[in-house]
Amino acid sequence: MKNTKVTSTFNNDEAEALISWFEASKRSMPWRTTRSPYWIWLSEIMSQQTQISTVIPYFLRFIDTFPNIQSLAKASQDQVFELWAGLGYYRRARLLHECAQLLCENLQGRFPSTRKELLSLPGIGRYTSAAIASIAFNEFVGVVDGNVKRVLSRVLAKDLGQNEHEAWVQAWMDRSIQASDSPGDFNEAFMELGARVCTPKSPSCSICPLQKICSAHHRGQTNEFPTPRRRAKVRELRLVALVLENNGDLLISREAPSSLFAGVAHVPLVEQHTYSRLSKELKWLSPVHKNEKAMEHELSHRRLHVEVHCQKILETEIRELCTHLDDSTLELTSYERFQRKPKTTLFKKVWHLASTSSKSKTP
DNA sequence: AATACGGGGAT
DNA sequence: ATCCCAGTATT
Repeated sequence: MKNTKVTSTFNNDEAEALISWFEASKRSMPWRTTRSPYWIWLSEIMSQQTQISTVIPYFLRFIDTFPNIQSLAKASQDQVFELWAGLGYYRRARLLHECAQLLCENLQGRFPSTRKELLSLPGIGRYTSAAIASIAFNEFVGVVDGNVKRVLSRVLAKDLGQNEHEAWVQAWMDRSIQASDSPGDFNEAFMELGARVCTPKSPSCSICPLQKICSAHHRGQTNEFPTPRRRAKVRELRLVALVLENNGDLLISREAPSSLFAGVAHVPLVEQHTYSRLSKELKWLSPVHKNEKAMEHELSHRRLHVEVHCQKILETEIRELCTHLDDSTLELTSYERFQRKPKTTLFKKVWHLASTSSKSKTP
């Protein structure tokens, strides 16, 4: 009789057990020393689809450079991208910057305090709005992230991994969070449990504060929940990276095929068929030859085959290239300057390959 | 309801 | 290798 009861929602004892565990064993995170909406917001955006250990160094550099939302709003997009380079999902950085500017122009740099209002801001969706509202503003609204779905799937022995269960999980969390005194702690505790105890593989059920009420554990079925979601198919993309040098300067661009890298500076990247057309239209551009340096780069949804083409180029040729590529973002930057900047991981690999050529003269 | 969008940690 | 991470915006 107690079984069906505990599955419908958390009672005070269960919420208490979870939060006590959390208080005793939570990891230290820079943003856990504050309830500043700015800090919480930044940490949540950076943490989207990104493990906490990866986020921390980026967060510290960011907060050091932009200690408040006004300084972020005033920064150039380039400065923001530089601090984001390497973290991935670069659209997050653009939307973060837009959001900062929007709040500074319209609301004196203040965050709205309700989930509903937060949800309307750029880059802030269902999860992030609930996280900020609960942690920074004490609103009793549950978060639904990958951890919550996994933990709850196991506790209820119910398949909750699919998209259509999102609303159901949200409702369960919104109900259960009422059993807690602190919605922010409740949400963080749930996620922390998923990250540290109720892990995707080999969960540590023996130390789990929810062991007693966990249906999957009782049935010995922790590995059956949640059922894996189907994976995006990985498509191939064949690219040529143009490492073009003029008088010691390097040609860079902010465009890339398939909205890759969301405007972060790169050497020009063009699809192979585009390059073939280009090398016919532009006599000075040599065709890709067999022994061109090549590399591979994996994204979650793409396998990139990249040939790295190094060549010296004249200024008149750069103007031709702009026209034929229809790329108005091309510009020359000194090697010195660019070498030191943070780069996307793909760019680091391209750069390394270009620099270590036996015949190339680029350092 | 699907798909696009990075990069890396963990096993 | 494979899975998946404190998801969001856009088809």
